Order: sequence, then C-alpha cells, then structure tokens
Amino acid sequence: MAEPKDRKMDILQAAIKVFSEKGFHEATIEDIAAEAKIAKGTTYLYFSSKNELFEEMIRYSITQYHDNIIEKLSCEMSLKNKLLLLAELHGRFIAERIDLAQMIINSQSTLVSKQMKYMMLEQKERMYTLVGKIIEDGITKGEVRADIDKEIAALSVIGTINDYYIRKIFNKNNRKQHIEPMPVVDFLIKALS
Amino acid sequence: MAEPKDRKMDILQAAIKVFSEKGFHEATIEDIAAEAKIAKGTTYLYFSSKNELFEEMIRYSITQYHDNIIEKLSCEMSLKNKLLLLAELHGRFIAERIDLAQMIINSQSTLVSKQMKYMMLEQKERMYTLVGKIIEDGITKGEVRADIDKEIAALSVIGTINDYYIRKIFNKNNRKQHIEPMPVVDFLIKALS
Amino acid sequence: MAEPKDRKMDILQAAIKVFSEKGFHEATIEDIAAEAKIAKGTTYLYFSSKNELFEEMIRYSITQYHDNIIEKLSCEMSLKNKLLLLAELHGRFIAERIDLAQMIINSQSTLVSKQMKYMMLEQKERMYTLVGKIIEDGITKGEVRADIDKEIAALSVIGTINDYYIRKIFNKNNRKQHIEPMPVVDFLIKALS
Amino acid sequence: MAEPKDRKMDILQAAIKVFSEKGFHEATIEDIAAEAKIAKGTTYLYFSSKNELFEEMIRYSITQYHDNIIEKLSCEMSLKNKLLLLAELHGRFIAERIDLAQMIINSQSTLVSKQMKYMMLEQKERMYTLVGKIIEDGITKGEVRADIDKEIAALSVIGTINDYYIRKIFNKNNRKQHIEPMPVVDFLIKALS
DNA sequence: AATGAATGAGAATTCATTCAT
DNA sequence: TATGAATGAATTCTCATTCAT
Repeated sequence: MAEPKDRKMDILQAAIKVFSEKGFHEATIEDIAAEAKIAKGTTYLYFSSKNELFEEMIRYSITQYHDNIIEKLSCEMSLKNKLLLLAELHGRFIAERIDLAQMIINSQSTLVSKQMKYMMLEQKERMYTLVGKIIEDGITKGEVRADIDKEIAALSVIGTINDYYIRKIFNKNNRKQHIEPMPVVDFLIKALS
Repeated sequence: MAEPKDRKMDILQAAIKVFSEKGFHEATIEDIAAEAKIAKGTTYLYFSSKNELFEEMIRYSITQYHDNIIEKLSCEMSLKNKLLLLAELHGRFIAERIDLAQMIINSQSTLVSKQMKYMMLEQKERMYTLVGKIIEDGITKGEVRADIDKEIAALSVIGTINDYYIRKIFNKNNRKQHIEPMPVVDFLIKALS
Repeated sequence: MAEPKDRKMDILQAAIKVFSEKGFHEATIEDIAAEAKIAKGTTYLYFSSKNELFEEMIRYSITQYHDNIIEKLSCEMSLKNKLLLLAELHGRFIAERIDLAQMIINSQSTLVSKQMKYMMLEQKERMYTLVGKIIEDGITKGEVRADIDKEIAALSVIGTINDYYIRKIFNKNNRKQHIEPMPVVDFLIKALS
Repeated sequence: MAEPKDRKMDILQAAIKVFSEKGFHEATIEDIAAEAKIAKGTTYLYFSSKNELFEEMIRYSITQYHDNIIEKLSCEMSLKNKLLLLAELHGRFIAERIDLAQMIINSQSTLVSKQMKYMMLEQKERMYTLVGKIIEDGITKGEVRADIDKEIAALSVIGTINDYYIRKIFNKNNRKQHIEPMPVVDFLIKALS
C-alpha cells in the first residue's frame, strides 16, 4: 500500500532542486515533474502556473531557511558562538543552493511579482532585525562597541559572511569541501569590538 | 551629413539597458534592437548571437566599472576618503544598474560560459586586491588595526558597501534619490580601526 | 470511440507528400503539420527536427519501395515478365512521387547525412544486385546473351526504365494517365538478347 | 589599367561553382559574390534576383554543355567512337559538376519556373534527338540493328552512360580519378547491334 | 557602376498550458 | 486525481533585397 504522499511538497522539493540547478528559464515543468516522479499535467493540479510554483518555492525556501536560523539562534549563547552558528548555517545553505541563495539574498529577478519582492525584502529585514538584536545584545554585554550603527553592523555581518562563502565556494573546485567559518567570525568579532 | 554612428556601441548601450531591466531571458533581441533604434537583423551584423551580445555587454560593463574605480582610487588619499569614494562610485553604479550589478557582483547565472565566469571572478578578485591594498596601506599608516585578516577585510568592505546600497535602494521608492555614503563609511572606519 | 491513430505514420505520409511536392527547403514544418492535420509543435513529439523527419521519410520510402519490388520479383517468371513487372512498379512509383524518386535514385542532396547517403547507395546497390540476378538468370536460361557485362547491364536496365518514365511523364500534361511499359521492355529484351 | 572584365560572366561562373557545391538554398548571394570577388549588391546590377541568377546559370550550363557535345559529335566518326566521345564528355561533366548535372539531367526541382522547366526539357530532347540521329546513322551503316525503337534507344544510351558514371563516382573516394568509358561503350555497342 | 550596411519577412524550434481519457 | 498527447504563442537567427553613399 502506498503511504499517503504529500504531492505538493514533493513538487516543491523537486522545484527547489531543479530551479537551483538550472535557473527559472532553463528549468522546465517537465524537468520538475520528472524529478518529482509525477506527470507534467499533475503539476497544474497543485500550482496554477510555473510562475506561481517558482514563487511558492522561493517563499517556502526563504521561510524555511530563516525559521531554521531564528530557531537555532534563539538559545542563550556568546556573541562569538552566535556568529559561528550563523556563519555555519548560512555557509551550508549557500554551499547547497548557491544559485537559489543568490536569487533570494539579492531579491532580484524580474520573475517575481511586486508582492513577492516585498515578501523577500521583508524576510531580509527579518534577518537584519535578528542580527541587529544579536549585536544589541552584544553591546549590552559589552562584547560589541557601543558607538556603531547597529543597522549597518547587521547588514555588514550578513554581507561579509555571504561574500566570504561565495568567494570560497567559487575559488574551489569541489563545492562539497567544508569551509572553515572561524576566520570570518574572528574578523567580525574584531570589527565589532 | 550624417554623423558617423558607432552601431556596435549603440547596441551595447541598448543591451545594458534592456538586459538590466528585464534580465537575459525576458529581454528579446527585438527589444534591444528597438532600444538601439535599429532593425532586429542589424544586431547580428555586430554580434553573432544573443549570448555573445550578453557576454560582451557584461565584459564591457565590468571592465568599464572596474577601470573607473581603479583609476579614481589610485591617487593619494586618506583611508576615509578612499572608502568614501569607493562607496560613492559603487553606489552610483548600483543605483543605475542594480540588476546588472547583481549579476556581476555574484558572478552567477547559467548563461555565461566558463570563460566568462572565470573572467568575472578575475575582475572580482581585482577589486578584492585593490581594496586589500587600501587596507594594507591603512595598516602601514596606522589607520587600520594590524591584527585583522586583510583578505577578509577587503571582501567585508565590498560586501558591506554593496548590501548597504542595495538595502537603501530597495527600501526607497525613488531610486534617483542620493544615498548618503557617510554612515557606511563611518561604520567601516570603526570596524577596521 | 476514437480510432487509435498512428500519428507518426500520419506525419511520415504527410512528409512524403509535402517534401515530394516542394522539396526539402520549400517545405515547412507548418505545411507538413497542416497536411497531417496536426499542430506544428506536435511534429516535434515524433521527430526531433526537420532534418530527422526528412531522413526518416527517405529511409521509409526507399525501404518500402525496394521491399515491394524485391518481394514481387521473387516469384518464378520469364525475363520479359520480370522486366514488365519491374517497369510497371517503378513507373507507378515515379508517377506518384516523381521528385522524391529522383532524390532517391540519385542519392544526391547535401541535406542528408553521410550515414544516410551510405544507406541510399546501399539500397541502390541492392536494386542493382537484384536486377543483376535477373540478368544472370536470363543468361542461364539462354534469354540473355552471355558476353555482356552483367553489372553494367543491370544499371542500364534501371537507368533506361527510369528515364523512359520520366520522359513520358514530363511530356504529358496529365500524370495520371497510364504509361505503357511494353515499348521499353521490348527494347530491353532486344538489347539484352 | 584594369582590363575590361565581363562582370556578368564572372558572376555566372561563380554561381556555377557555388550552386554546384552547395545547392540552391545553401548557397547565398554573399557566397557567390565572394567567389566572384565583387560586393553583394553588385550581383543585383546584373541579375534581378537569386532565382533569376539560378535560372540563367542553369540555362548557360546546359547550353554550353550541349553545344559542346553537339559540336564535337558532328564530325564523321564510327558509332563506337561517337559513343566513346559522348561517354567521355558526359563523364567529365559529371565528375566536375555532379550535383549540378543531376539538377539538369533530371529537370527537377521546384526552384525553376515552368518556362525554365520547359527549356530544360527542350534541351534534353535536343540530346535525345542528337543521340537518336547517331543511332539512325548506325542503322543506315548497319552498325545498329534496325528493329529497335530509336527514341527509346537514345534515351537508354544517355540513361546508361549517366548512371554508369554516377555509380562509379559515388563508389569511389576520389572523384578526380579517371573513369574508363570503354566498358559502358562496349555494353552499349553490344546492346544496339 | 559599385558598395555593403541595414532591413524585415520567414522558418525552426521550445515549452507552458490544456484537456480528453 | 493523474496522465501525457496536443497545442500554438513566442523567440532566435538567416539572408534576399534595397538604397544611400
């Protein structure tokens, strides 16, 4: 007996994989359906169009990614450990979904609707807010100097971690290699204190 | 007398505009030709394919952007002034060509050939090297603390400036408004010293 | 209940008709699709390109034509009856598919791949072999003089029949009229004996 | 001082070469102009369209070919020598312009106008008439049996020689090799006597 | 007469989407 | 629900032809 499958989730997972590998236009509904092991037409029972599927895929990925980070970072930890965790989570995500990550991080692309862009910006702001709180917390605890612009500090932390991983990944032949987060965290700690 | 037009440059300029606004796939050769006020077929007298046009457009834009920055930053200046100039030049570029900038900054996209990607990475490294030297210079002059990782510092400076402008631009309705570079430069100075 | 259609065969038949009438370049996929009463895109579900369709069409036509001739000529018959049958079969084929016949007979055209050309030559040699055997048989039975070059005789028989029908068809307004095979067969009998 | 060139003839010669090598559709006006060492537009000063150029090229080639054969065959000669000469002239022509030869010999192709086709048929009939006379002459001299259909005999002679050369050429790797006309002439002599 | 840059109609091909089964 | 054959809009690219110089 076949266990009850969540078709919609299957398709979403397939979409993440295929869109990440090929980008929006190079990916076909057929590719995604094949990856999800369903027929092409079935996709349209769950998503009304390729665009909608793309948007839901982005929404799902971002939310999942952010929820995960926020959850993991909500425990009590030192600044350094928080940055370490942030770097590792972000680094792993980038390593796995580099192209998707870039779509998301940069909220770019003409593909997505205004609404979508707004949602993506909101999510990004959510990240800024989260890291902003980490920094504020650091100030309170004396781990971070008090005279810096907290908002800019937050985006600097995220921007630095992101570019660090992207550079490492692109300058390596093998994406699967683990990338050491310590150097960038060390740098950030020094920069902030 | 008809003034001698440089058709190739016209097309390149049109391509920058249209690709930037619509992205590679949404932009059609017809769009670009219309923008350049020429017929579709004329494009093919100067570029052998849409892909080649795209690649030449990227190459041209990157080179122009980087050459400009490198030239302007080669004069003797204080660290702060250099960062200020860097921020302004980058900010202006982003404001004008936000989507193109992102393509370039992230060296992403399945559209470009291996060769192209390599060239884009090289250009990025050129920027890292340039900023790396600014930082080294700052260390020599005692403007920058000596105990930081210079490579990461360079990439952090660029990542921070980039994300600062992107955030500002996206959170404003009007892209044309001037964005104040001082806040981010102040932050960077504090972070580095 | 809709009868199960063999779309691929429909398209092949339409291709034979349209390519025969217009030639490769003048025929468009749209023409062929229209003839097959399907949409343009459907063609590509069965054939990956116009070239492939053309090649498959040639392959199919040649094979069908030759198989038919070889089968019909395999029974025991007098030389005269064999030549009569050959002339009639070839004549009917030419009358129906004059341009296609010429493509095939002459193994010409830059359109077809090396492989294809090779296959066409092989099929032609198959015909030569068949007619060669008829002649050899005729020699054994004393119907054909023994001192002639059998290979040349075989190609002469085919070349003569072919040109006879082509001339008759082109010199008539109405292709549908029956063309009398007897005169050319009489000539061939006299020439061979 | 540049000697006065006959541009029209230059273009015609270039057209023969290029159309023969590539066929009508694969050949471009640019190819032909390049071969004739003139600019593309110049072609249109001498020929009103690609089609007209093609037709004139065919007309010129056929006429030249036939005139040459008719002239050479008008001398007094034995049947055997006439056939030998015919075979050699035709063989050389085919070896040089195999694809063009096929276009001409078969009066096919949808490219040419009704008028053109008519002209090609007329030229072919001219050949039939010429060979018909050779055969009649042979009958008079007792070299050819009297009881054959002279028209069919003429067409058989041409068809046989043609197919003989085509087969030889296609079954050889090197088109430049000389092909011995004797075997086919021997066969024809036997067939006719 | 000669040039060759510019034009734009036309054709192959792809693929999101529909719909009969 | 699920399927996948069929559709046709849309896009790239080619090249005969024109025309200003």
